[in-house]
Amino acid sequence: MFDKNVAPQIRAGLIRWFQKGHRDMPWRRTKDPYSIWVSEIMLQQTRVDTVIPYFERWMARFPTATKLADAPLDEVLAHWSGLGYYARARNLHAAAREIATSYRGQFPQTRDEIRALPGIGRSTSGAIMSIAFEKPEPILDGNVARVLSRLFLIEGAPNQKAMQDRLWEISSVLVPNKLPGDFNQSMMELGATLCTPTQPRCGDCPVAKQCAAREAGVQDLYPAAKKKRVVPSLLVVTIAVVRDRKLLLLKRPVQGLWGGLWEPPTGEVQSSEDPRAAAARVLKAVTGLSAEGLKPLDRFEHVLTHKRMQFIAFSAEASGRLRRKGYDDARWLPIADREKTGLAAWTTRIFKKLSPTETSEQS
DNA sequence: AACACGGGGTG
DNA sequence: CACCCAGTGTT
Repeated sequence: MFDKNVAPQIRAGLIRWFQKGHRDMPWRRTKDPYSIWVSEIMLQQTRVDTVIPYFERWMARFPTATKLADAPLDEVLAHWSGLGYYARARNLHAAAREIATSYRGQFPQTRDEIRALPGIGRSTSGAIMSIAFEKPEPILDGNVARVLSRLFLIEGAPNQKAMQDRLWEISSVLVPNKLPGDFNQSMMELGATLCTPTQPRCGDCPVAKQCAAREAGVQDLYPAAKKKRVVPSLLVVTIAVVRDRKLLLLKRPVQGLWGGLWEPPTGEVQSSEDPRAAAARVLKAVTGLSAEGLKPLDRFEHVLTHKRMQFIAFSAEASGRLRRKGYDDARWLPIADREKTGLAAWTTRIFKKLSPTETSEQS
């Protein structure tokens, strides 16, 4: 359904529309490849409004790849805390160290070199190449997939390979030699502001005349819905042990969920196990400590893409010698210092629950 | 090709 | 509650 004859009008219409006025974002004020890179990684599966304050804090602390490379990973993770997909931060840090050592701190310029950096895939390399270096490299993200599937009436769900292949091909053909960065950003901007998943504003769209879905009146039916999977539900206990205003934290293994982040002793409740008994068992198993005076502290649900976790939090005293198991490290962190280390969002919630000065979050 | 990987905003 | 967001890496 791809008609190459409309390509010139689509390019011109989108670029003109983008240049006439687009949303202001901190990373759109620069062509610095490092800044573009950081923004693109933060924006993976994450909305613009969420990213902006993280980006500002990040650039203030890590203004160059070399500064990032010189920082300890735990501080990097601290600046990422709450953003999710923490492998992004670990890869950013690893890639910065590669840039510092292999490229003398200068961001690499070729597609193959950029693509080889950890955490940079096909789309992010295309974004960096086109936006920072004005190279005609294609991109494909959720917004672009939706825009292209409608413009050219592409059948299939965006998470299926055949569909991806078709969309990449179209994106490659469309991206122009002149102003490829503006063009790629215009597709993302259109998807984010007008060509939205529901109720697209075709009346304001600069390429409505070229849109096959609009022509057929089926813009609401494209792209096809993804196949949904069942999300397993888990019951989890976590134990807050506090001494002298310090909380006992354990460091998760670097691979896997919340890799490299710190959390209170935590473990899954076994089937038909009493949560309080589970808390005592888990604490003993991962720290070697014996729980005393277990008290309910909090209950909440934490939903991930692939899991639904019911948390039951306890506070407790603990006795015995600390011997961690299943974690990479252990430490007592002053409750006031929670912003200095990498924590998952739910662990931040525990801290706030324990902190008498921050009572904003109560249930 | 399917899955792991966070967290939050929106209708 | 369902959907989805400027995706990548692993299996």
